[in-house]
Amino acid sequence: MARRRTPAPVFAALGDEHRLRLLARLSSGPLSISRLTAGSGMSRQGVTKHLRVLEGAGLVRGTRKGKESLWYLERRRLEEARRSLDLISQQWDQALGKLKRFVEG
Amino acid sequence: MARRRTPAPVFAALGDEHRLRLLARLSSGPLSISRLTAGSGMSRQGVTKHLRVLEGAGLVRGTRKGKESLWYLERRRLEEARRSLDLISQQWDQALGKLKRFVEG
DNA sequence: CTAATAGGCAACCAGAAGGTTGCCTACATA
DNA sequence: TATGTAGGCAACCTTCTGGTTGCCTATTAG
Repeated sequence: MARRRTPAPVFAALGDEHRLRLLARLSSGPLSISRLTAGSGMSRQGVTKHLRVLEGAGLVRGTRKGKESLWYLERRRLEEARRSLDLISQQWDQALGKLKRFVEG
Repeated sequence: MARRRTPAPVFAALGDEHRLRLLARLSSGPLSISRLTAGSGMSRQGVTKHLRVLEGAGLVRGTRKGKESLWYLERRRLEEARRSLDLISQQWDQALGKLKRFVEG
């Protein structure tokens, strides 16, 4: 039975403003690193590092195209993360239900 | 116009295995710190620190009850986070739609 | 061929995270 | 009242993060 991978790394990757903004920018299409760097208020290497974090979490994927490297969104992991949150949320609802029933006797 | 708070801190708080497990344990009812510590493979202070992180993100709330401090789940923020993910996911769908239309000309 | 552009790699650095331990206070109870 | 239990606070340590810079390679354009 394949133990489910924990969603923690994906959440960790999402837990940074810069990275959220990168993802937002990528959501209107693939972009190169220098494109992403422009207006990011950060050095190219800084952007690269964040992209690698996102890549490590499986949220984006980069391919070299000529002299530039293009970065795409990767959907699967985000879906997984979303499902995880839904699940957690569901558990919490149940918990609150139990508590409420208990309190109201 | 109240600018929306970024979901990054909540995601960051969720981005740790220990904290996810704490939340899971709390989802079956409020627990004290020593209860949470037992079987956590961590010192009491370690647990406390994680709880404070979760509290900082608004995901839990603790109140002192006699000699122990009880910790409860706080739903609002998780809902917000869930909505954020849904939103992002939606944006991505649109992006993929655009890309597809473009490719298929 | 040369110059300019895009990017990789490695070193470095400051500060934050994650964890521990030691010691003190507060409550509950024999 | 004396003792055990729950927890707070602060110091400390090590590792990870987020960012920089310098320099090298590869591709493209003149």
